[in-house]
Amino acid sequence: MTKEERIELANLLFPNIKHDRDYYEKKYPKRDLPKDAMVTRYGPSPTGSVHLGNLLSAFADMVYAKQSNGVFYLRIEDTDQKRMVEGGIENITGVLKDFEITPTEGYGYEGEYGPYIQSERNEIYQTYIKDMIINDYAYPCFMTEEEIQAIREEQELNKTKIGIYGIYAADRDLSLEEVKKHLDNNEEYVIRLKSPGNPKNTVEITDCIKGKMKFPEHDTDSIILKKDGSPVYHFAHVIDDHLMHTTHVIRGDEWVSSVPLHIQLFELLGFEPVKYCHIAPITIKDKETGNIRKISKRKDPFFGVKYYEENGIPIEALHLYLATITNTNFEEWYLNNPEKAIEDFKFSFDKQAVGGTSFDENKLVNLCKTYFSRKNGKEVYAETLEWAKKHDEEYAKLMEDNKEDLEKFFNIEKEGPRPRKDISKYSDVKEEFSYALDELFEKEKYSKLDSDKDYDVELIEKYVANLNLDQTNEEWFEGIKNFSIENGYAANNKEYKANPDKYKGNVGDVCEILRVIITGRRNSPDLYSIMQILGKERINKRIELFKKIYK
RNA sequence: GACCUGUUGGUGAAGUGGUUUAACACGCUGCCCUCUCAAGGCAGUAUUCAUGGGUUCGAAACCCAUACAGGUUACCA
Repeated sequence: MTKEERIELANLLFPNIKHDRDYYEKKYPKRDLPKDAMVTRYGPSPTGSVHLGNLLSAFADMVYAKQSNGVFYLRIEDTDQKRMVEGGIENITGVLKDFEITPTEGYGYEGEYGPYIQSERNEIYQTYIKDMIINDYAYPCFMTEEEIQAIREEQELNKTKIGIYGIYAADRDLSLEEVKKHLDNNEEYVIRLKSPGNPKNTVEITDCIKGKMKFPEHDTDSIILKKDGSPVYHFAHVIDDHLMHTTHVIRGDEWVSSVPLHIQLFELLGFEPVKYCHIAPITIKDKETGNIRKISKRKDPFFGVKYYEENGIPIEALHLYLATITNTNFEEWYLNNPEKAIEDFKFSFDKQAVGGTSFDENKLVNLCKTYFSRKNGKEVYAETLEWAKKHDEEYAKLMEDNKEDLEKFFNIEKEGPRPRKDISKYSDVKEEFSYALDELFEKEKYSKLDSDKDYDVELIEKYVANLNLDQTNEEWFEGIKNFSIENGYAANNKEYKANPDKYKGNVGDVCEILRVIITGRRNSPDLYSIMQILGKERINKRIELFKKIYK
């Protein structure tokens, strides 16, 4: 076809496209940003629920944009209308909000580079396609699905590369007359790339995370515009990221093998290519097969994003975990800089794992514990209350009625250099501190007690009668030691072990009886702190309760 | 089949040719501290970096093969 014929063809195919490339290039000018600012984007497709992997890439997008004073925008990639899920878009924006991964621009946010939803951008895509046809970089293809299927089978048989390229690209050099004939027959068609590549040439790509990679040049006449007039991912990616001036495309590494196509499109369209950062998928070692596999929503509950909200895993703790996956040196930094926030850490692509990152539940739990250990009683109270309001109204009510007490309980052993590290999620708090609220404690009726020992209540009654709650911890312990000795218990374990027949037990045993009666369990945070908060009256009430149940 | 990528303890990993007898963290085990638990302290947990060759005075690091794993090869993203 001559250029004139191609122009005629382009107008025939896209009679409604009024603008040209220049119009859009001017409409979306270069962003006015500092020199090294990164422009990143999260481009989910509303085809299902959001999972941890999605969150991870969005988190990385956010973090890199933020620390370079750049832009992180949200773009909905809904070119496949068939796979759309109802409520999919709301789900995406909702999850981002819930997990505090906040775009600075994009769908549902402000921005000058929209529309940020691909289904509203067909006119733009088609403008560029039209231009490609004129430049002989694209052509309409009328092959039927059956024909393509047959080619595929033949290629599989011959063990050659699969796809429409070279001799298989039947419609590549159709004359204008032939195209018109197909069109007159009302045949459906797609637009394919007229790939100029030669697989004998290699292209070298430098990925920000994976480093240098070599590929044979892309030579397949890939479909770029589907028969319904919407673009295929690859094409939309190139157009959008150019027009929206993305600098770094951070995405899952299932895309690396498409990079040769993408850079070919960038070249053909005369765009400056983006930098690619392909992140490894989150994997897990399958317990049954022992193989490493991609994490799955069905098999791994923690992969679904709901898990975190329902179980009360703090958002910041999840951010912490995502940060440890994003940069392998983050964890050590965080441990060594207890007073710093995630924002203070300098993320870098070369500290990003190249291979698959395995999900480590233990590590998440530990991170959560560390997170809680760094929160004081007031903070734990406020955050837990907020969670409980959504997931356990009854507890929320109780919490509100006992604010001061709870803040004190949550603060026990929190202020020293080695803060308590026992809670890993909001949903733990209610059970862990059930002794803090009379209502819960009385309902519990010592059911948590995993011991069938006989506890000497009279001894405790005697002890509590003279209990002084205005002492220091050390004074208190001296006191209970003396009390123990007076009542036939050893002052410490060593003495007891030396002469087990001489004593009924040691101070530890006396404390255990006290602890059991007061908290309903054999393990608890510092006993004296608990007693001080409860006060004598409530302690006595608990002694009565214990007697009622066990006598 | 073809093309990419990866493979370091139970786990996440550091490591880019020479104080690496492999950092750090999680987990696990033991001991210590201690009124219990948590925390903390100490010690143990890979004589070896998937396997086999090669390059080198010297390799976990560089090269080649093999094995295994993951990804792509859609009018899905």
